Amino acid sequence: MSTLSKTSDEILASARVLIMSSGYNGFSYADIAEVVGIRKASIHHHFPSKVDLVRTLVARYREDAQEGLSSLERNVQDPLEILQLYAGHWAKCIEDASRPFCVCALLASELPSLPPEVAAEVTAFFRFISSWLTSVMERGAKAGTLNLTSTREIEAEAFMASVHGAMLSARAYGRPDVFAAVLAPTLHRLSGTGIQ
Amino acid sequence: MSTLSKTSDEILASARVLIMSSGYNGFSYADIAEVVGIRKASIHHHFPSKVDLVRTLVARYREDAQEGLSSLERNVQDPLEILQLYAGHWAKCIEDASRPFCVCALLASELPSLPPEVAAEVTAFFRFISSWLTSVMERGAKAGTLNLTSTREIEAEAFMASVHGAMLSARAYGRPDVFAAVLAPTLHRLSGTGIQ
DNA sequence: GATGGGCTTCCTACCGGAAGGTAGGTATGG
DNA sequence: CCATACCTACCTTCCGGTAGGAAGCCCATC
Repeated sequence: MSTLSKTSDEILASARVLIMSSGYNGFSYADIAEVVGIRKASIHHHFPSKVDLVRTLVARYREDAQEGLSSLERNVQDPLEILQLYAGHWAKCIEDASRPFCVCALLASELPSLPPEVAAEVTAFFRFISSWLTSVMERGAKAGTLNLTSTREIEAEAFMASVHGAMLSARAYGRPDVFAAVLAPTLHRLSGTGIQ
Repeated sequence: MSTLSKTSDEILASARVLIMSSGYNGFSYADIAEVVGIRKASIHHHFPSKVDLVRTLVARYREDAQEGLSSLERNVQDPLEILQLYAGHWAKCIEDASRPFCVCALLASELPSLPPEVAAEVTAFFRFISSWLTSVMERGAKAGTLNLTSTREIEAEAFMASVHGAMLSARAYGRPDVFAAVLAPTLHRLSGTGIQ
């Protein structure tokens, strides 16, 4: 939770972009150095090793997500609307290519080859999103505004899986619009409308 | 479609295992050489470059899938049962760790950094699975045995996304059983039972 | 039926470059 | 004065890939 220097932030930001496109083994200190405009060795001053860098990056990524979702919940009460806005957020990020993929979804696919410290952070991220979605499902079920057919936990996992799978398809086809198209029926079903 | 030598097959098989766990940038010729029991340079005799190797591997992967799904359709007619068996096949592969992840799903996540030839094969694989699932949905809709709420195409994409997302979650948690758990409600919904 | 191409398969040895990381120095600013 | 931030220069290891040769095998020719 410590405040890092401006350069550290730039290093993390460029690493995030690079990881989002190629994963852990797909970027190097040299790549970051070129983007940030400093020398390769200088990065080691801020992050002694690649593991340090990515562990910090993923931890921050989770903190940012926690903050973002908290603020979302402060502004919106309806569980269905929360899910729609969550999906819409990703749809926008993918469509404008600002965040074309979830860092942790990409890292999770490479999990067996990740350094254990990084792998642990990735697992923690999944657990966080899952438990947050579970709480949203819980509220929706109690309020009767969400149409659930399984336990809250499973519905949460299924929703998360749809989001990640939709990202993957959008990337595989090179068609950002696929994300929203794939998520539409899921949201439609959760809304309860259109089911005879 | 050519028949390759025994050594070529072993190279492809070990590369497949390595890619399934770490992706394109996560394995090297040295890794394969160690598994197969030949020298690194000998691999270049069978596959001049890494791109050749992986392009061949993915093309074969798609051919194998085509064969497997054809044989599945020869033995089973009911669309719902086909989807259940498809999901069950993956559940088994993940659970016994024989094929813990789809090669093309992993490569798709790294798509922006893949050599174009490999990327094209990965996209082709997605298109193939998608169009196959679409045809299954089509038949299920016509026969009235599948409960669809969107177009066949979108239902197919959504199903594929669920499968890929479920794989990812199973890997992220290190819990193979998550795959089947996440897919259960989707299959349940498609079966039409349990919806009031 | 030996002989010698020619092909396949694998080898040793090597290349240039990129990887992550280290050592040690120099500005700068509180 | 000293910590921070960044530098040049260098290290080892690994990467994908190449050169050139040795062994085995098929098979046509003398």
